Amino acid sequence: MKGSVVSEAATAILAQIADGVLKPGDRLRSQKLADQLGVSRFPIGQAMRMLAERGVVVADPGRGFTVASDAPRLAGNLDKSQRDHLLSAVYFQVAEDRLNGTLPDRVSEQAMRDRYNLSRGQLTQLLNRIAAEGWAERRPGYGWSFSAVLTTPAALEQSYRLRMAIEPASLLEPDYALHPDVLKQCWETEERMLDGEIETLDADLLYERGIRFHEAIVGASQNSFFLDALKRVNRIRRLLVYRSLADRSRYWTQAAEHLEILKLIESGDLGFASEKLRAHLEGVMKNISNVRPLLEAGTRPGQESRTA
Amino acid sequence: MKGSVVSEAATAILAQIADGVLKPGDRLRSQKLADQLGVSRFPIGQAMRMLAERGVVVADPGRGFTVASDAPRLAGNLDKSQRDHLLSAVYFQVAEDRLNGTLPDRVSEQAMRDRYNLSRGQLTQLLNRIAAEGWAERRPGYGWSFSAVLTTPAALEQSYRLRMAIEPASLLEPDYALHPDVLKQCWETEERMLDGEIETLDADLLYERGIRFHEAIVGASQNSFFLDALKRVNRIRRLLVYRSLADRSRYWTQAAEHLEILKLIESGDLGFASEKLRAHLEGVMKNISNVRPLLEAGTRPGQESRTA
DNA sequence: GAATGGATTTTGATCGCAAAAAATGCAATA
DNA sequence: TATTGCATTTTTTGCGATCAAAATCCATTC
Repeated sequence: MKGSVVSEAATAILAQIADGVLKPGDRLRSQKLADQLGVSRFPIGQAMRMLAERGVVVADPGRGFTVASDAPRLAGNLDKSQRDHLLSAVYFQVAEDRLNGTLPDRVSEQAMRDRYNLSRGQLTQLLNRIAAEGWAERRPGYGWSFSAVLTTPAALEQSYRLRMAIEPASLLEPDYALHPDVLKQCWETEERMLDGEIETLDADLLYERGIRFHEAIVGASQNSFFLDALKRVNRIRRLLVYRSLADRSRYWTQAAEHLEILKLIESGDLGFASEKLRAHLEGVMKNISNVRPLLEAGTRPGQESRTA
Repeated sequence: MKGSVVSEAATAILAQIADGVLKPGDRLRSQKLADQLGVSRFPIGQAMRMLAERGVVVADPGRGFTVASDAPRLAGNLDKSQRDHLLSAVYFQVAEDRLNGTLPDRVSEQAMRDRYNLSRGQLTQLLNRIAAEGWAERRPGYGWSFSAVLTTPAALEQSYRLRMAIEPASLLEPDYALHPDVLKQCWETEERMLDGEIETLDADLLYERGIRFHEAIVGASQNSFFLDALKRVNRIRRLLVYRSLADRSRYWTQAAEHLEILKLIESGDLGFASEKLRAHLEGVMKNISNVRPLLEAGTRPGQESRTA
């Protein structure tokens, strides 16, 4: 893994190929791509050279790079291999250990470093992230203490109640405006889900899709405080939900409801959309609550966690 | 300034003396104080020695320290001098510079270090804090970019609308329970305000009081997501409001409404309390909106900011 | 016997240098 | 003339050594 921007650029290019934005034979303009990603041309060039090695693009000395003929086939596979931000793995491990009760409430940095084999820099990054998400904080003096958020059984329901407070309200913001392109994209995603992706997609990706929908809806409120609050709760929620991800059946109802809400927004009936959204969230929450007793009954799935 | 725990301990002791919890002649048990603050006895001892030099406590070799006879008089003065967390000053300066438009949207870390004379560690601390609050983020590649939150004229109103979504909802949480002691303390604070503190108190402290009330109310929901979201928005709001702090008259109405809400909570009528709280927030927001045109008209108070 | 005062150990912060990564400028080229 | 390819410059990060601060332990004292 070279620099992070280089690999991000590579993933972005692959994504464009996979989505059909870039077709075989197209020339890759480094300046254009650089502008899109908000970086300079240099890492773009490196990324293209990297992709050339893997045969996704072909170098054409003096004229840059062009998309290879069998790129679309290759793009799909390579895309996934990029997803191992090594620090992220430790992050989920820590969350898991907290949920398990393996990791004590109070711990020194030294102990964390020994436990997870981290360098000082990595540890501070990790702890800063966790602190920013609100489930750990520095103690006066030494060490850190974890909050009870992750270990409280009711936490997941609580997160839904916050969402029920903010999401429907965001639709009633005075400047609410969902961009047609975004609406269209959301719509297509949901249709693809109903078209079969619900059964085939990776559980993580399925969760990601749900998040995206709700954040797109709230983002259109033009009020960044709403979006921030939602994003924040979602980050923590991700640590809580995965046990119930196995149940895919609920996604069918969900996708249908999502489409209904989009339709209402498109028609401009935001008040009704807001009510629907609230009902939708309430339904999902009830669904979760029903599963909860099972989850708490000690039938922990063990260690075949997401980090495996 | 010694270690931060030492000075914090000193401030805590001074506060206890000022509040009358500790009276002249009382012995200071180091273990007890250490437990209260969640630290070891060592920094407590250092703090006491520090206070002994200033004559607030007297050393009694072999038997520790006792509170000096004229301690209450001294405590009030010394308490204030502690309030210059140097990093905090820079933080407000940065916010001010953003509001002014002095600080560009895009800036490198190097430039920040030069501009504010910070060490590497200090700068990362500062930027992490700002990033956590959501008004700046790393750019891909180098440097940071500030979001428009602080410079958007409507931001303050937007923050109120988020509060209107979450605060009233928090009162309707199933496990809502405001501890009688907290209620009593809130009540007394508001009465003291009406008793004259509105006119005499420092503007910062006045703002702090308002925050405390609302966070106490929401905190009683037993749902940390609600409290987190509120705290977060309040931290940013602090950067936005101070221009309108000058107008003290609105605090009279506010305090009265606060008392009314407390009364409703005490009587157990949470539904009504929730409605009152919503109305209260709406009133405050309207009040702010009326002042806004004045603030935007270019009558900036200049640089006699809070960091002075 | 409980609490203190100080010595020892552990923990975390700071500083400087070296290396990596990205941005920028410039000549070459289709 | 727009675009690429490469060299140079700037910015940031990583790591090790050094230093300060806080926790812990133990002898001492009232």
